[in-house]
Amino acid sequence: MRLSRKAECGTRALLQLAANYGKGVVPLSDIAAREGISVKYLEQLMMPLRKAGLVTGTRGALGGYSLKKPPWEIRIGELLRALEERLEPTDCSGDLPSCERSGRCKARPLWVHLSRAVQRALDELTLQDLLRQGPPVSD
Amino acid sequence: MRLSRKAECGTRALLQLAANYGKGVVPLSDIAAREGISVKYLEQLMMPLRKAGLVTGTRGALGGYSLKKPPWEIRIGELLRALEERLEPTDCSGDLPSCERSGRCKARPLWVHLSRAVQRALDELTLQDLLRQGPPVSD
DNA sequence: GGATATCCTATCACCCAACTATGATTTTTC
DNA sequence: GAAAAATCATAGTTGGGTGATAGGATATCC
Repeated sequence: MRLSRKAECGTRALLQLAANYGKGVVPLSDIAAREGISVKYLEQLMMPLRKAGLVTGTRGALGGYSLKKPPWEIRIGELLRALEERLEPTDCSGDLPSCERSGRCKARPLWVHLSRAVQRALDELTLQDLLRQGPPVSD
Repeated sequence: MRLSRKAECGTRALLQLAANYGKGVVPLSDIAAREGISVKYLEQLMMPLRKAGLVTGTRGALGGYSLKKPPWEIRIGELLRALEERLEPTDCSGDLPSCERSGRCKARPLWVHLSRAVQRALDELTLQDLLRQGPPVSD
């Protein structure tokens, strides 16, 4: 039940962009220095985020990345679904049955239940929420 | 954010034992046949479950496994924590800081929040709940 | 004693996540 | 216009963990 390092680093990178929202672009070299992640690796994380419409990159000198939407409109679930291709706990977490056993499988409802709990936990938070430290709805 | 196959198969195996609770032991060969999992693999799943005090194995002919506690007293979180050594989404999900960045890390509260959501989702269900099909608190 | 089952340890094989490397393209500065 | 700075794209490598098998030791029933 581990989150990939891709998801972890991608989130941290986006938080850096969020902290700079409205103040221009941030080059990956800055984020790399602050977070201790290689530029090359960051580039790979930005690709799916760009395709998901969460960030825009401006090329050339003085270029960099910036959020495409304000931090309070970007849900954590949104960015993690872009970074983590398989966010569900198992293959049997979806609404429609996936394996031939699903009819009589007593465990399937559990995977669905767990998956929903995760989605809910991630979608109730935005980047903005994390910026002002401490999860707002922390039990 | 995938659950290991170990956790998945282990849960299905325990559900078989739960279905037979109070009616004697179940040999792994039975579970193997019903769930399509090899006996040798099941053996490995039973080891941590036994150490966690969830099942007992009786050796010899007519032997097999049985639950050590009634199904309504075994929480899913309990068994998954036994099967999955690292159930937390990241290394930074615990209450005490793990990495040197944790002080200023804006992402850390997120991992804690997510971890708690998962634990809660798993601990609010018992094997018994799964036996009578359909998660009880499925929003 | 033979059959059946759990218990225990070792080992293999493979997949994939985590990077690194290389290069192309675009834009700004001087 | 050249050099530098940055994103964009893809290919390749490698280590570790997971899934699974193998073989045997131990215990129990008939």
